[in-house]
Amino acid sequence: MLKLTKRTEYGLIALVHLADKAAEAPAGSEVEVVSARAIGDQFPVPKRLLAEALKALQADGIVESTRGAQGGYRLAKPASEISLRDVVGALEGSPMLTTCDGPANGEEHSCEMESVCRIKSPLARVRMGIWALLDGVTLESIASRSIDPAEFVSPTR
Amino acid sequence: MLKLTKRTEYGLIALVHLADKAAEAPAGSEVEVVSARAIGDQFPVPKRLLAEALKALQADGIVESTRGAQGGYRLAKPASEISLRDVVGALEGSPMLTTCDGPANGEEHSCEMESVCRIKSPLARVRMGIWALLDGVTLESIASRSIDPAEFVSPTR
DNA sequence: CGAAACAGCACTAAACTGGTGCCGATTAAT
DNA sequence: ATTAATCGGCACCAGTTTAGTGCTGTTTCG
Repeated sequence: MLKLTKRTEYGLIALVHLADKAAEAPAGSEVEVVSARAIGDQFPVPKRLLAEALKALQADGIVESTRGAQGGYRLAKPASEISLRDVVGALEGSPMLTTCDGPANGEEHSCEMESVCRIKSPLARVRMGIWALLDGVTLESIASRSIDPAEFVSPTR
Repeated sequence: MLKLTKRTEYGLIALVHLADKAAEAPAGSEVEVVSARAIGDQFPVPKRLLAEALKALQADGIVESTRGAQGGYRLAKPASEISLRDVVGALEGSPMLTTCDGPANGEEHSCEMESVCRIKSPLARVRMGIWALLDGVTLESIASRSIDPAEFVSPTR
């Protein structure tokens, strides 16, 4: 299925919120951290899963966390430098389109059909196209209400 | 998960094979049908699932079938007029990216957050981008060994 | 008629998803 | 120092999806 998981959905919601916080902070000042609870209180989503998503985002260096009371999360990078590709990669891994569409690197698992298989390479290209698409959408562009349609012109050159 | 199912994988393999048959047929002549068994014999895939995929493709008018002995399948349209979007749509439906990313049409299920949700519209755009990407890849381009990289420039205008 | 081949339904086992529980580690505030 | 807030990690459960198979019916060629 060409579908994103709830984890990703919740993670994105949280990230947009954090991007807002970062944007409204006075220039040069430290951005305040926001707790998972605080974010969860603002949206009708299972707070626990939202927290899970934030943990995953932290593990991938997309947000940074402060532990302890008054702790919380904030973006680890400017929103303009966080792409949907990063987010999706952190929250659902970097799956192939099919088991056949393996990594370009040699061996690993690769397809048992190898020589017979004609769809591997085309699918690999499609996968790269999708990632390039996701790569072109930044958190900043999602957070800002007005979206520049130009982002959706594929950057595959 | 941003992944295609096996059904789709097998369907694609079958379609490439059928596209080959169509291509090698003398111009103007009827294209011979190929049975699911015959296709399955050439690839190390569960023949039954491959047959399932072909049935689904038939239901969606992508291939046409001849029943009875000596029956089989052939492309219902020229390979150049069958896009990956058609194929994926036939074999996995047309899912949204998230439950939030609903159809543009009013109501249906739409998201419970509605007003609060900031990611719906951006995700809808991404979804359209992906479909546009798939739309730009034809079965013909997959079947032919040399692939024109230009197909991967998004057709979103 | 009989065999080949598509068509439809139903079923199982494994994997994945959504969601939750529990507890430990860390830190600010009192 | 104690407490409470908060992140972090592990593990669990139920529902859905996916992969794969079985069976039966129907159509058509020979």
